[in-house]
Amino acid sequence: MYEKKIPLPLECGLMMTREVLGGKWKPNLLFAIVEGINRPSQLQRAIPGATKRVLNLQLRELEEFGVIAKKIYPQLPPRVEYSLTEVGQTLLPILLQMNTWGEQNRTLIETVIAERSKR
Amino acid sequence: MYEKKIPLPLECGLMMTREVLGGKWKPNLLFAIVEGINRPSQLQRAIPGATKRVLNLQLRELEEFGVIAKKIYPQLPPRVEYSLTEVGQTLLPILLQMNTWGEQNRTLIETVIAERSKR
DNA sequence: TCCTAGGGGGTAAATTTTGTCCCCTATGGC
DNA sequence: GCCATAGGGGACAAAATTTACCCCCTAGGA
Repeated sequence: MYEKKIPLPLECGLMMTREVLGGKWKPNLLFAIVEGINRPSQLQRAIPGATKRVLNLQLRELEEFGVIAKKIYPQLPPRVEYSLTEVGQTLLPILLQMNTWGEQNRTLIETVIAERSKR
Repeated sequence: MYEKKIPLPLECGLMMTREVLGGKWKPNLLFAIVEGINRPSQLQRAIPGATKRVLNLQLRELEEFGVIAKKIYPQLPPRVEYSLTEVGQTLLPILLQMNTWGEQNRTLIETVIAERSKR
């Protein structure tokens, strides 16, 4: 894990949540897990933009924060399944709202990004 | 502005919202603006962890996405006021939920961060 | 003249996050 | 032996972001 050198300003709840959901793929991971895509190889296929390396790192962080639980079946070949914990469940409303907001403002955002890349 | 080299995967709404709210201080800026702390110098005082440089950069991005509006009063010394646009208002529920969630899970998160820094 | 408030910005460094590449265990099929 | 799947991980490089450190402007007051 990377050791932070700048202490986090965590007075406010926003920063807390940012700390948990901050990774690039974490929201998607949580979303996927809720939908039943809960094994590492499935997640890799479901989120093709990310390397398994990064997904593993982010999954581990989510696990550290107690947002997801990892169940390892002692088999060969190994089988691993993630699931949302109770705490993780409480994040769902936020994720759903974020998803909805993003969809509703898709046109706006894509336009801005397109403009930006022109310069 | 920084020019991204890796294209953003924006299929899903989550990524869109991430793009808008992604900056380290953006949620705090929006929160502060809603509370009436809407002039650059006030914001700098309200968010002491960030340089005015960074705040300016992030404010500009928020403005680009049409989330806040910048009003410049043609005076000397100059006076600038930010306000949420209608689109920006629609982000408030998300921010409030994030804030609430963070507060409710403060103990958990602080514990995890403390553990992490021990290693 | 110097300091303050109020606004802004450029450049380079530091920090943090992602990505690339390679390797390991074990089983089973060809 | 070679490939595939299922899981894992480390070293290092690159990209992205944030910060540090300077600088600019105007006007007013001591």
